Order: sequence, then structure tokens, then C-alpha cells
Amino acid sequence: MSTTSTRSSSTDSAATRSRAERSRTVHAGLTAHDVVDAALAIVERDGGRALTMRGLASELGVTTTTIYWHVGNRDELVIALIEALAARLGTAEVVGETPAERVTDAAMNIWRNALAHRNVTALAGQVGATTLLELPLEISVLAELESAGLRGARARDAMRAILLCIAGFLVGAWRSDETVPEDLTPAALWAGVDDERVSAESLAAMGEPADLEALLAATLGAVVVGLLATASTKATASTKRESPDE
Amino acid sequence: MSTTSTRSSSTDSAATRSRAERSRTVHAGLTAHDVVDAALAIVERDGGRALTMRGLASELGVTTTTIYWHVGNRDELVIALIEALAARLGTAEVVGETPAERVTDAAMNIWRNALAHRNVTALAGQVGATTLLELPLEISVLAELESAGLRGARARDAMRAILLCIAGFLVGAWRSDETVPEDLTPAALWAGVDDERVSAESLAAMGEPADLEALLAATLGAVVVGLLATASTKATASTKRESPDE
DNA sequence: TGCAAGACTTGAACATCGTCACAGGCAAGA
DNA sequence: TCTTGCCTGTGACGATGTTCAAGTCTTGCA
Repeated sequence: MSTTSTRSSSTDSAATRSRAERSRTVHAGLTAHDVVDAALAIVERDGGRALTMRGLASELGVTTTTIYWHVGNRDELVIALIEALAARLGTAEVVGETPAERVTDAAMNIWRNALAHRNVTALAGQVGATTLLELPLEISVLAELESAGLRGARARDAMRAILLCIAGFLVGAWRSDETVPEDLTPAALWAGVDDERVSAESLAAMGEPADLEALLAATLGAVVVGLLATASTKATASTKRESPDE
Repeated sequence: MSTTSTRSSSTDSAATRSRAERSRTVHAGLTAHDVVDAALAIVERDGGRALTMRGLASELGVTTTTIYWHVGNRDELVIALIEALAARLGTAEVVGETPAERVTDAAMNIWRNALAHRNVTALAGQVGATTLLELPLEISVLAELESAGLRGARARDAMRAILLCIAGFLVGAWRSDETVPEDLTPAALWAGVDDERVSAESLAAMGEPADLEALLAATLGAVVVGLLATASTKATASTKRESPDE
């Protein structure tokens, strides 16, 4: 990060000093913005676990104390990092004909955004700050829900159901590259199941990978349809046929 | 190891320290089972983060090296701990009249079990070994799905959609006691939203807590109904779009 | 019974992590 | 020149997972 330090010509005198070889306290001209930027780059490149104070400091060419001076804490750094990404993220456009389609599409925007910035999103999830990262996208979901006729507590419940479904699918999408001991992966476990209640055909299918994006779209579609139905008709949802399109 | 000179009296100077007073190398008679049991107790009591090798060792009255001798690794210890809990967990009974109700109830069994052992479940989720912990319950869900008429790839997709929804709701249930900086909690963020597309009524509702259990039941009901519907009638749902339109 | 082989345990370290107290260096205003 | 406020380095503390060499105890076998 070249912060274009305005003065750089008078450093020759410091170089002639004998102690210059050991203590070159050259002001790096860092700002908190630079630190957060570098931290964000590290996380997006190598994941949240690679964000270590010493590593960040050495990448910036300073010591850890400098980092602590600019951004107080590691937790605060993570929050600032998430805020920085959230600020640079624009809201995506929502497409779709029917209200249900538009709600689903607005929700899928969150999914796509999370996949595009998976490392930061995962980090935000670990510290419980996903809303901080996705608030604009969540607002657009809520707006579509209102356009679909939901309001107040019903809209809130629908929002939460949608967001939690997405969170679950994200967990599934990230579970792939987790540190699972190879013989304890879900596929391996299902391969060892021998139960008379389930057919071999289904058992074999459990080992195959899934298209999570398509599955999420279908799931959200069902959830949205179900939620919109319970909103239009006061009747509680319990085992009833669904095909409520107008 | 240590195949060289079991008794070297020459270099005894190193052993001149009076170890008679403190040589309590009493064999604790530990087994790997005991270690895993103690670790499981710690996790269930104080959470996965409280499971530290030194803490576990001191709780057992031994040194960390002893722990490492019995269970090789911390990761292996966590896996063993999850397996131990899974082994002692029995399968729950599934109730319900219609196939959809039974599927939903089988799925809710996973939710209830996860809440009952939240610390271990959260730990399993972090290492990607939830299937290891809940396999019997997942099998019962799959069995109910087959009873409802789903098989093969369809049953697999339904399984995954259900499990991922549950995972998401668990994330939401655990987010409560996360280390969120108080002013960045979702409720606080929503309180600061001022958008013309959403009504104040819905905005205010976003700050209120939710009954996640009831919401999950409703969501799963909608998902199951939707999945069963697409299975019974080969044709894709009426106004659903199958082709990828962006 | 004697004794070697192995099972178990220990003390002391290594490396890494977040964090901080202290001591400064640097530029600008008095 | 000196003081003041911003910025940086040195070096440490405590906690974490992990390992090594060396011990002690038990047990099977001659």
C-alpha cells in the first residue's frame, strides 16, 4: 500500500546515524484505513484464520504495536473489515415476475454475495455479524416481502426463515473444504449405513454431491410459497395442499 | 525409543535433585475412555472452547503428555468425544399422522437433540462432523421420506434441504450468546434502518425476538410439502421456472 | 522369582497466538 | 530550542497445541 508520504527526502540524515541500522523508526504513514484494507485483503485471499496480527504487521512492514495503535483490537479489526466490505458492496438488482419469484431472487442475491466473498462472510458468521455485512441485501428482501403482502411480524418471520435457510446452505457449502478426517465425511458415513428402513438406492444417492444452489432455490421457493399462503389465508399451515398461485 | 543404556550411573549428576520428595509418578490408571469422558463432560458443561489440553489434564490430575498418549490429538479427541455422545444417544420416536407430518417430526427430532446437546453439536459443526453425531436421526428422516414416496436422488435432495435448514436455524439459535458488540447486533442494526421501501411496522418487528422452534416447524412443513409435491407429480410445479433465468 | 519389554507418566521445552507496558523517534507549534 | 502529540519499535506476559527425552510402573515370560 503506497500511501504517498509527502516527505521522503530528509531521511538521508537518519541513515548516516550509527543507530540507524538498528532503530529505523521511519513513520510508515499508515492510516487505520490502510490497516483495514490490508486485513481485508488477507482474509479474502487466505481466510479468516490467516488473519494474524503479526502476519498483518509484517505484510505492512510494521510491528504489531502499530496495528494495535491504529485499530484497537483484533475483534475491532474484524468488525472494521466487515464494515469496509459492506460499504464497498452495492445492492444487487432484483428480478422476477411474480412476488414469490422476486422474494426468492432477492434472497438468492444474499447467497450469491456470500459465495462471492466467502471468506469474509464466514468470518462474519463466526463473530455473529452477518447482518452487518448483508444489511442492504436483507433490506431488499424485506421490501420484496412487503410488496408480496407481508407486513409486521409475518414479514419478520418470513425474513428470518429465509435468512436462516440461507445460513444453513452456506454452512453446507463451506463444509466441503473443512478439515474432516476423510473417513468421517458424510458420504463415507452414509456408505456404511445398513438399515432395512431405507432403500439401497437412496443410500447410494446420499454419497453423491449436490447442487446446493439449485437446491436452495427450490427450498426458498417452497418456503416463500408456504409463507405467502399462510399470510393470505389466516388458517394455520398444517398438512394442506399447496398450489396457491393466485 | 530410549533403547540406549537404560541405567547409566555415570551421568547421574543430572538426577541429583531430590526427586524422592516429589516423585509421584503414580499411574493414574487412565484409559482413553476416561479421557474422552472427561473431555465430553467439559464440553457439555462449558462449551467447546473450554476444552483445553491443559485444563483437561489438570481436571484428570495428570499432565498434558498423558492426554496426548491416550488420544493422539485434540482433533482426534474431539472426534472421539462426538462419537462417544453419538453412541450413548438413542433414536427418538417419530410421531405424526400424514407422511408430511412424520417427516417434519423426524426432522424436528434432530433440532431437539441438537438443542439438548448444544455445546457438543456446535463443536461438531465447527469441525464438520455433524453427520457423525446425528446419523441415526438422519436415517430416520430418510426412512420417513421413503415412506412418503421419495427415493434416490429426490430423497437425497429432500434430506439435504431439511438438514441444511435445521443447520441454519441452529446457527440462529446459537447466535444469541455470541460475542456481538452490543451496538452491532441485528436488532440494533435494523433499528437504524430508514428505507422508504419498507414500512416502519415491519422494521419495528425486526427488532423483536423470534420463536425459532415454531418458525422452524413451519418452515420445514413448507419445505416438505413443496418437496413432496414436486415428487408426486412428475411435472414441475405450475408456475415455477426451471430454466436458469437471471 | 528375576527381568526385560512394554505401558504409562512426567518435566521441560518449542512455536504460535493476542495483547500490552515502556521507551523512544518524528514532525510541528511555542 | 523545547514541548507536545502522533506514530513506531523492543520486549515481554500468558495462553494455546504439541513434542522429546527420560523417567516409573506393570506385566508376561523364562
